[in-house]
Amino acid sequence: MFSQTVEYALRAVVQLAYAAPEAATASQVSEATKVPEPYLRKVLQALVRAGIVESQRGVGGGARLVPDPTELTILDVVNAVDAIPRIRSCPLDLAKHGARLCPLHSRMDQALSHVERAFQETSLAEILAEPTASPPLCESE
Amino acid sequence: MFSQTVEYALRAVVQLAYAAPEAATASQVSEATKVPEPYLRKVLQALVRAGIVESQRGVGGGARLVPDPTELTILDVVNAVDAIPRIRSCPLDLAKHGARLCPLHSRMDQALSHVERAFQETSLAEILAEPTASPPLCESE
DNA sequence: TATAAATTGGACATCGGTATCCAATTGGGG
DNA sequence: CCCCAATTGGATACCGATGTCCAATTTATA
Repeated sequence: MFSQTVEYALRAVVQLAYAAPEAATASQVSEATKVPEPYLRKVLQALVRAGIVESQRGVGGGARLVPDPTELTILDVVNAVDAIPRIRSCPLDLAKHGARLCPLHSRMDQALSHVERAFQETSLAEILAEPTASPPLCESE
Repeated sequence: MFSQTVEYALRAVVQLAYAAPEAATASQVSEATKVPEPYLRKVLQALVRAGIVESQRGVGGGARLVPDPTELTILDVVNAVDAIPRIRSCPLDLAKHGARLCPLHSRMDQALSHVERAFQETSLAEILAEPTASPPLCESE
């Protein structure tokens, strides 16, 4: 349902938020999030291209979260790597109906729409702040 | 988000509902739904294993929908081919928290849960009956 | 300025979902 | 009783997402 890449990107962003305002190195993030480092670097690049992360080369470099966690939504991160594939026209090639979907695809797209909205309404800050015995990334205790 | 297989299975079931109570041949369903016939046959087999479809070999054979459309939900069909992968334990191998999810994965699973519920609350009959200018499968007019 | 740390970009390997084909089996009708 | 229609099951090909690796580039610092 959600791609592995999305899962990895979210973990990385959470970790970068923990490290903020310091920059974290790819290997540090990899260790904390259990994401394979070579693949994590690719994901970070996508986040950089989307403007969510800044990276600094060289000694003392690394990745740093750009937006304030209160302004960054889950959806922003998802869109940066694998946007939710909304159904905008009939998947059968008979697209002569234009944008009007049949009831079947209309329902499916509604479900996608709900997911999109839920992600849009959740900020990274909310995730970090939520009181729980299991902090994000399940790493501690 | 939804696999191609799910999309195909739903189209097939809608088409079989149209043909009911007659049996429809794989090639007939394939034509109406634009699903490649060899692949459609595999999808139909999965639906047969799930008890949603009955198939009859030989002359005059084909596939026939078993449940009444009012009793068959979208979720039943989805589950028959590709169940929605709910997040039941922490995806990081540190599963020592048991079933307790961190806020991040908890939110993601909630989204999945909403989709599941939406599909559970929609029967095939509702899809067929919904008044619209674009009937299911977008085939007519 | 030289060296080490760290990212970048591209090339390559792997795997599972998607798609296709063919032989074998089943069942009805002549 | 034999033949044809149609399904079944298995073997195989294909493709994109996932995952890995290496050379090139950049930057701080000694």
